[in-house]
Amino acid sequence: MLTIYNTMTRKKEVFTPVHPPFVGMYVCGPTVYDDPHLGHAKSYISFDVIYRFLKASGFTVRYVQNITDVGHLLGDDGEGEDRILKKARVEQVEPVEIAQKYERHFFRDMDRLNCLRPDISSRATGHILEMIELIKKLIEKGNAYEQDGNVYFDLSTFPEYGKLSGRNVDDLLSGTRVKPAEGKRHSADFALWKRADGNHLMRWPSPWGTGFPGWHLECSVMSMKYIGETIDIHGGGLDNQFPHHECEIAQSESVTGHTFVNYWIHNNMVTLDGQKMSKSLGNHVTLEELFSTYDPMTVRFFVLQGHYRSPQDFSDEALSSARTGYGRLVRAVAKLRDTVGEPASETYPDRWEEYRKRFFDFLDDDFNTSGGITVLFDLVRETNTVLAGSKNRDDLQYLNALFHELGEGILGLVFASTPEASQGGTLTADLVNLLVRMRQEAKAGKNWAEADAIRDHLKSLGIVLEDTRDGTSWSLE
RNA sequence: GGCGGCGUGGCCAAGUGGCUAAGGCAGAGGUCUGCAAAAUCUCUAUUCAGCGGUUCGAAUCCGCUCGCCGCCUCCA
Repeated sequence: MLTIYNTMTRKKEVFTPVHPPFVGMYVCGPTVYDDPHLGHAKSYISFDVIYRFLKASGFTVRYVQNITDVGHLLGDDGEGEDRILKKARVEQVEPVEIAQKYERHFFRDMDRLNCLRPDISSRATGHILEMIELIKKLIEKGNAYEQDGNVYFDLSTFPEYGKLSGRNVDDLLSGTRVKPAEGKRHSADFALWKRADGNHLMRWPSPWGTGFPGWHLECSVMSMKYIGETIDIHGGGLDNQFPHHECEIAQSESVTGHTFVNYWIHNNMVTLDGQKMSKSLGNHVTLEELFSTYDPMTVRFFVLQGHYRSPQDFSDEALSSARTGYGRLVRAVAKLRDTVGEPASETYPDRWEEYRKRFFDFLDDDFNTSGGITVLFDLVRETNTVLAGSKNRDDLQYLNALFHELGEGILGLVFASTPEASQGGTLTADLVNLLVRMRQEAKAGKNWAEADAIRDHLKSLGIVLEDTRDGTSWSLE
């Protein structure tokens, strides 16, 4: 039975969707104004496994993720600038070019991390009409007010504001040492619609004049449009808990009159060498940069060795030990597949079913991927033992199927490499095989110096030879 | 200042009331091997930041202290 830690109640709860077996899951997506970084990796890998595991548990899941291509201001005083606009000005291009460029980069990097694409990736700019409709309803209901072409949500109409993040709306309302920005009744009131001044490039007509939507509207609108008024799971980074998700709750529940989200899931943050990663500290690392040193699967494995709700520190030491550990996993599966080929069925005799059950028990407990990985390593040991001993074909096929179902299917790791990739093309393969044969002759003649020299030379080229009872095998490092 | 979280072996990291505190990396030793590599076996925390308390029993619950981190402005 799946239990999920619900940020709203601060407890693990048994997961029950509104309309089983259907599950609606909405996850806050990226603002596409810059390259994806380490934080995106942790967040979207975490939710990818949640998505995969829900499906593996028999649910029919609709996974919706937004692409924020408008609407995030830098300042709070109404004078702030949209990040995308700022970037567009710097790069001297249309805002939509910025959004689309970084959206492509986002998907490119997520694909490398083997994150499944959401069922719906919806862009904020494609839902301006729905946002305007929502604002109209909020005004009708008295939850929002217009002021000079701006529309604000009136926080005093939603006393529950703060229930997700443990904040008190009275404190927020009374914290008025800061003078409310132009036309706001309370400084904590947040914008639903902003007037577009002269040079603002992204603008749409509305009943309140030309403008653009506020920060938090898109998630309310798109989750309700594609999932429903009460969605099962809403996810995002912990940093979105306040104010973003509080505002979503206020808007949505004020309009519908019932619970917006049943299970709130927040992933914790990432640090780099123990420090917050930020551009101003100069320690900002994009995924593209990270992938030049660490394979995307190493990164994915590393992230899954931790828990989504724990903070995670990216350091060279941690990443490279993850690489070594993951290598052991990959080698075992590669040897397995050299022997048995494609995975068989996914029903297992008791001996192997036990591993599957243990894996599911771990993931059922608030997606304990770290525990799941220990099961994989137990299977590695079994695999190597069987390969070195009985070579029982049935067992090998069950092991192969388990790696496929649990490791690849649910954790989203990639074990298989094509022969071309692992052997660097046929010419390379032919040449190496030639050298291996020459070395065999040297070994047969007990010419150890020659044999070792060939091995050492190949090693320096990144080709590793291993002598086994069945002959010599080789692989690229 | 307000809100929230974390502190487990050399490093990373599960475990959140009760069998001998998972697993990965690193390290030591053994087996295998012409030697290596790989694999495998054994060993490496009487102890879970510290101090009190609750309990028959706590790493796990409560309080305090120390240290670290996040959010409170856009951020996954």
